[in-house]
Amino acid sequence: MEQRRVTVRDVAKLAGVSPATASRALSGSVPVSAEVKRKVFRASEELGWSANALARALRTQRTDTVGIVVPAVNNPYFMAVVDVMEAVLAASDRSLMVCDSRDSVEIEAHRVDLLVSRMVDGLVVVPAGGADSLPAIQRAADRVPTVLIDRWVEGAGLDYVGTDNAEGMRLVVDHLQAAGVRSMAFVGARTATSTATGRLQAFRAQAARHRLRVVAEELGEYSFTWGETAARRLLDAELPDAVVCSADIVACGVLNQLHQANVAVPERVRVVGFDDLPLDQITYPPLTSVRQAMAEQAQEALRLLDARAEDPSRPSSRSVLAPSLVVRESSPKAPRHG
Amino acid sequence: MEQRRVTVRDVAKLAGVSPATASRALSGSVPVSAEVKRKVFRASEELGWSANALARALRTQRTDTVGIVVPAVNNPYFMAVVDVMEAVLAASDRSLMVCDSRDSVEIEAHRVDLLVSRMVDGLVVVPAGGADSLPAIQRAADRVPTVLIDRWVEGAGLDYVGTDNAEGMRLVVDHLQAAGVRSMAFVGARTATSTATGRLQAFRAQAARHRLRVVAEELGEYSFTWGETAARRLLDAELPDAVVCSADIVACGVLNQLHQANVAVPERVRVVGFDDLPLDQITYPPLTSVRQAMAEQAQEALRLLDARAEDPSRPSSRSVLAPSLVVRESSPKAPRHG
DNA sequence: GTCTCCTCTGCAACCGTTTTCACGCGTGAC
DNA sequence: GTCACGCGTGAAAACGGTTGCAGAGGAGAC
Repeated sequence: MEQRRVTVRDVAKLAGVSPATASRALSGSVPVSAEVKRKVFRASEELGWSANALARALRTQRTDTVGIVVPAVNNPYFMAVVDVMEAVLAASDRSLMVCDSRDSVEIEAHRVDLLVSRMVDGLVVVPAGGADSLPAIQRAADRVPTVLIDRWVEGAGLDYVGTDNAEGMRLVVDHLQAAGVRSMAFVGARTATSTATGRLQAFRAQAARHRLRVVAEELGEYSFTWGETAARRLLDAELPDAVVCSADIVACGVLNQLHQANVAVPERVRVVGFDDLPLDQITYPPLTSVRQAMAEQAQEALRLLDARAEDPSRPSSRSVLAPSLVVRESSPKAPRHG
Repeated sequence: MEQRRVTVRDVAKLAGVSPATASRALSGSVPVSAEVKRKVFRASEELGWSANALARALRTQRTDTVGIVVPAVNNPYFMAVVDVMEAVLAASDRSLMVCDSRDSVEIEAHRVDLLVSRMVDGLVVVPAGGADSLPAIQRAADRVPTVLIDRWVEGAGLDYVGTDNAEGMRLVVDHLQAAGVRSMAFVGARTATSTATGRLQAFRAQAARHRLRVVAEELGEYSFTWGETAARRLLDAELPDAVVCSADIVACGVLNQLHQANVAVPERVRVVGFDDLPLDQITYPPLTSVRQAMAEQAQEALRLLDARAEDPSRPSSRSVLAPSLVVRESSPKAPRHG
């Protein structure tokens, strides 16, 4: 280990040309004679040269890398976001630098700064907080193309791509209503994220539209445990025909608690989640959920980054993609008393 | 957006000193007069300067970053590895660059090269393949400190840190035997990874030691679906007292299939997994599993990287950490016919 | 034969830091 | 008064690539 790195100068010397020519031959950006190209490649091969990405980036001012900051990589949902983003970038030979803000606005700010100082070509952020996430992100945004994903933050003139939560909730409630549900409970999170509030409000609107009774709105946090707790509360008070959850992880807790209380799902209560995690297929019973168009979101995020790189002064845009409902056994199509 | 980046020269000019002095004041590496330090900081503040990490790294030859390559970030187990590695690095103010090899040796090689060209200070790899993963990794290893984690590869003179699979399997079988189990089946993966083969062999050894009957060894892949398939096969043939799974995700499939076939777990069959994913607490019933010392592994991996950076010629070392058994309802302590 | 044009090559500067080296200056020892 | 020393500072080189510019040389037009 620890031999001196071999540089383009070494290659050039061995090939008997100038570093400039060697560089041109290797990158292929500018035509060089066949003879020279052959010699340079041979030399490069022989020495085992490979370009130093940092030096190159410093000179060219591009890293072919975008950065992403998510509140928690170990959250299956954000993990999916990262995964699909990576796949989309790989298609255009770019790579992804992943950072975790651990749900803290301060750490988030550090991570954003870090990525900017690393000269990423673009930045994708799922903001950990609401307005308090903004300063750091906006500061980054006037150095590098930046797009918010999943969570919207009020007042930012930032590009955004996310899911139409209202439409998702409409699909859920339409589905439940068609299945003969008369009363519902909502189990969600108290957090101030746009997704949490958006889903709650859409739920209320749809319940009202269909004149369905809402027996409870349980607001806590996005966790399995909270789902369990909320389910216990519902059991103690009044059990509705259906429980609508604002996230799958919460729905899992609800399912589990109902199961333990010997409440039949879906016969007695229907349960619906949101996000359509891989997890949903392995719950018992498998969970009906709202699927977001993940790949399309990633694609769109990248498109927005590239568009802004092209024209930094273009107006900010907000892309909202339609989700779809994935019906599984926890809330089948068939009417309740059918 | 897109103002010219502010450099240390700009700061220096504004503060009325040379770039060298500005750099020294800002980094604090070398004493400067209080007066100068004040002026430089004021100037830096005013201009909103922040160091370009690439330029710095190019000069100092350190990035304060380690790279990690895993076969699939969307696999909860590897995700946990990444997560804990990030946490450990953060403690010493370093960061992690994550790459996904998508279970392909070719992509893995690319990712490894990429990280090396980015001048990471260290490299952590969960090899996607067996011996065929080796060339790229070994090439990397003589440029930068490298450690394999989780999966061992024969013949590499590489540092390694992982879990004692034999000990884990001993815990499992001892536990089952103590609970009165007489016959077992093994559901695992056919892959040539050290973890897969290690667990299978340990299973056989432990079964022999306790003179327990092995009704079947079902080898497929690490997936939920495979767990379901294997369980169906067991149901069609002979159902043992316990099913030992080589990974939790497989155990989930088994549980699900047994549930659907109305086989009582743990009363009729006990099920045990391996890895102790967060997932295990939300299965029904919650899954008994072998917990690996993740945090300690990450810590140890980092220690090995640092040690090798210190002394590149030190002999390679192999750290194997003891796992522990987490007993849950899918396989309780109480004897079977108690 | 001269002029123009075109292709390929080399020199040197550049990206933004850090660091080596040398120097100026003040202090204290002798 | 000289010398050694320590401290803070600046000029310039370095990290490892790419690229603007200019020049060399050959081909083709007249």
